[in-house]
Amino acid sequence: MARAATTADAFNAVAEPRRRQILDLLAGGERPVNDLVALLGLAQPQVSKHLRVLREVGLVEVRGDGRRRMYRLNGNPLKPIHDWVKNYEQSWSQRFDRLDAVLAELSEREQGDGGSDE
Amino acid sequence: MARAATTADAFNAVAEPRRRQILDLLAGGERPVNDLVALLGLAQPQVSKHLRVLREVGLVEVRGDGRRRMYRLNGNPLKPIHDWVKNYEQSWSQRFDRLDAVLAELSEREQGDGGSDE
DNA sequence: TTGACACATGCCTATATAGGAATATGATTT
DNA sequence: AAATCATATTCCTATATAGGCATGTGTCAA
Repeated sequence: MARAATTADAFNAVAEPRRRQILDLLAGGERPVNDLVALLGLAQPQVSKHLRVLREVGLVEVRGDGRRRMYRLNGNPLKPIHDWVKNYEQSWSQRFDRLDAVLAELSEREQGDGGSDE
Repeated sequence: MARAATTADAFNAVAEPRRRQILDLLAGGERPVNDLVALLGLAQPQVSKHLRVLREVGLVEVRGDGRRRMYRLNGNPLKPIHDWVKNYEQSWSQRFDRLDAVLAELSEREQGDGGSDE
């Protein structure tokens, strides 16, 4: 098999940096495609293609406005990503990988006397 | 161009569900490959390949233990993902996407009166 | 040193990209 | 109706997968 489709889920969709950029821009509010083209410095077709992917996973919604199409962020599909990754937050916010060592040291000191700082 | 390599960054590496599973298992502590093979129900070569990808982006570290290789989680490369996605948390924890619509409706009613339904 | 065990790597294939260029669709203005 | 603007879609190509399978490499035991 090949890799899962970019439209398989939000994980795959936002693996592409340009698509994250697009979402970041849309976080500031609704925008027409041309705005994004200018801000990203990409060719218009590529932007439309990225928007299609984002739309297929539900990360953006469209609204017609005259000849323009206004794109709007919908962050909900990002929730699974947040839910998954937040369980690893301790891995970097604290040195839990050091915790074992620290605990071992502590219990050793308790045996004799105690002094713990860090 | 094709898609970015799975080893390009953590975003691409964890887009694959099996690799997230592996990390979830390693979150419980160091494990040899065969453990993962049994727990995942995958063929051993595939597990080794996934581990290689995870290792190349720094999400796991290896340690030789006799004939076994003990794999250990390193969550640090996940931080960029967390940092990025947490900015969107409001998108689902509150219905900010509806707020504009509600506000617009309110100001319309204030102007005169209005019956707007969709 | 031969064998067994644990793991990594190589080879093969179908598949889905991302980008570039050209063109199609749709709405608006004149 | 024709021209124009805004956006979407199609065609093209190189590339990197993920999985299945076979085989290589390293370590320990007898």
